[in-house]
Amino acid sequence: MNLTNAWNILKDNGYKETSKRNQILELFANDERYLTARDLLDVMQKDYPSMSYDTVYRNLATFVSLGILEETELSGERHFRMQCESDHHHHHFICMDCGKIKEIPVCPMDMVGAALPAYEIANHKFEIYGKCPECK
Amino acid sequence: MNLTNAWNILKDNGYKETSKRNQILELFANDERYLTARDLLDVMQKDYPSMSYDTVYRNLATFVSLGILEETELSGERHFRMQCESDHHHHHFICMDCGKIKEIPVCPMDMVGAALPAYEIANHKFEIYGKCPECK
DNA sequence: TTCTAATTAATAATGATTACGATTTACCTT
DNA sequence: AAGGTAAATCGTAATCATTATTAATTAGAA
Repeated sequence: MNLTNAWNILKDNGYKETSKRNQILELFANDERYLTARDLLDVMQKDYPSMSYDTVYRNLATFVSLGILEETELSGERHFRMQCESDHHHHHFICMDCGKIKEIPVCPMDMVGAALPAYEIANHKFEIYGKCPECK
Repeated sequence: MNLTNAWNILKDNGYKETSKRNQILELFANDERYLTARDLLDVMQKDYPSMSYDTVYRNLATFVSLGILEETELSGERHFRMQCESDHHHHHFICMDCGKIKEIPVCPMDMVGAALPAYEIANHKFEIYGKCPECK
């Protein structure tokens, strides 16, 4: 996902182009790590000192609902990052030191679906945590 | 994990036997679902109206650190349940309706470890969410 | 029974997230 | 280009889960 794609999606869904929105998206486009709402606000307030949490959270929710950002829970806090480009379903290794992620091309559901015949599977979560080669 | 096991672990680690602790453990022993701190407090306060959050959270932390309870994050809240009896590593299907869980005997890490040679893997999370046969 | 450290109660503080009325802004229409 | 309108934002307060603090209580040992 890049800036152009993101704006196309936003425009298609009737969202207006604002400088705040654009800067939030730029931050995500230039950072492969997961960021918290506070991370965002801290950076944004350098350019927009009056930026409020409401704006941050509202836009994060919008972006996630449109598939522009993806979200996960790390140590009790919601973290966000740009949705991956990959067209195939995949999961993530997350470095607990630098926060960088690596795509894991396999999905355990391939094996598991058959083991739960009578169950209705809505979604699943698979994440690996540790240290990337650079941080090790 | 049952009450007797739990108390053995607690005693071995020098924790005292209190009626609150016992009732918390009884609640978990009789409920296979994941419970929040608030769930616990609501039930406990029927017998101990003055029960405080401090007591709930402190004991939950103790139980988790001793391996008596296991913990997961569901829709932004910490949830707890009795540690499974199973001696082999496994994961869970969680019913989003009734909260019941089912053990999934396979672990995706078997396949994945080799795909991340230079990475130091600390831990992982794999959970499946949906509806169990009864709730479907 | 008495003593002492562990445990708990009562309450306040913290931190993340959500909510809301007032104001401002993007952008459509004229 | 000016005006209108709904969306977006600000400023701030409320809410919710969780953690911290201090004083009082209690379990278990001496």
